Amino acid sequence: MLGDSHSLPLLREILYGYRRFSELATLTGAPRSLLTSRLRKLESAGVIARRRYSERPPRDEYVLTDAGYDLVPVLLALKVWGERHTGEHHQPTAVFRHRCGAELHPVVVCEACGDEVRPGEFEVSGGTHPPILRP
Amino acid sequence: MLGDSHSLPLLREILYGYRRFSELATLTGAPRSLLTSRLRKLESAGVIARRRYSERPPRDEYVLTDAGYDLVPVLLALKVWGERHTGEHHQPTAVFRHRCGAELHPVVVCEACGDEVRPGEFEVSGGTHPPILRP
DNA sequence: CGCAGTCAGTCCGGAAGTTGGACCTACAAC
DNA sequence: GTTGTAGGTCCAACTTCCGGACTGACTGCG
Repeated sequence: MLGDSHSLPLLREILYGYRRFSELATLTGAPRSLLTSRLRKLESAGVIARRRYSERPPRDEYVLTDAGYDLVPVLLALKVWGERHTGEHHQPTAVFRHRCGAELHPVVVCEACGDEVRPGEFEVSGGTHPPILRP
Repeated sequence: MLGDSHSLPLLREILYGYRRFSELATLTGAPRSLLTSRLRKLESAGVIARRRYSERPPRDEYVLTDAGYDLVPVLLALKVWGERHTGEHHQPTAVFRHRCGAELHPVVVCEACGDEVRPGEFEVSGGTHPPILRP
């Protein structure tokens, strides 16, 4: 779902609160035809919803569903990675503010012990790997 | 970097510990030619490294770099999402065990207050959005 | 030695996905 | 009635992807 070109940037912009077709077109740089098909695909995947906000003229907007909001940890983790590992500090990045009042710096922790999950501090086992089937 | 087809599954398998070309080929299902170019791309992005483990015959293996391990939170967050939101419980998924002994259930928390970051409990501001430039 | 098998690829032609520009419908403003 | 905006669709070029065949450098077996 996220492995398609433009899907990740598209979701990011929607998370940032942009919800209009033409905003998303210019922000992502995706051709409008592709944007249409990505929006439809994400909609049928259940992560965004299309809402008609004007009947006449007919106007639609796109917002995250609850399942879409659940992708926030993924996007935040990716944001953290990007800021740490790419020299391209893409302009003033968005600032996330948590309800606690502080600027939101997301950290991935182990639920059991509460410690941050760092490289090498965990083991992967099992990992039976389904062959990937594409329809 | 992750928006290319097969990149995410590929990184997952490498995280699971598979490091040989032909393993990765069958696990991801990607054609070998594509796999080659993805591995090269990820290598030049600095998330994986190619190591020669045999001179004769020449054999290479692929492992995560430190920057690659820093992607673990992203992959873990995605794993959590997938398990919660897709009916396809893809066979026995891999089990991650944290050094604390418990099975690793990753949670994204706010660094300041330590609370889990949930939908609607934060605000995005700023979000100046560079137009995406593709070379 | 000769033959089979494995590993890490490359090569190639057809299929699929992407791109940007033109075009369309439905309005609103002047 | 002309211009502008929003949300698209259509299409022909272009790029990527696919899967199967092929290669080179070995190892193992009898």
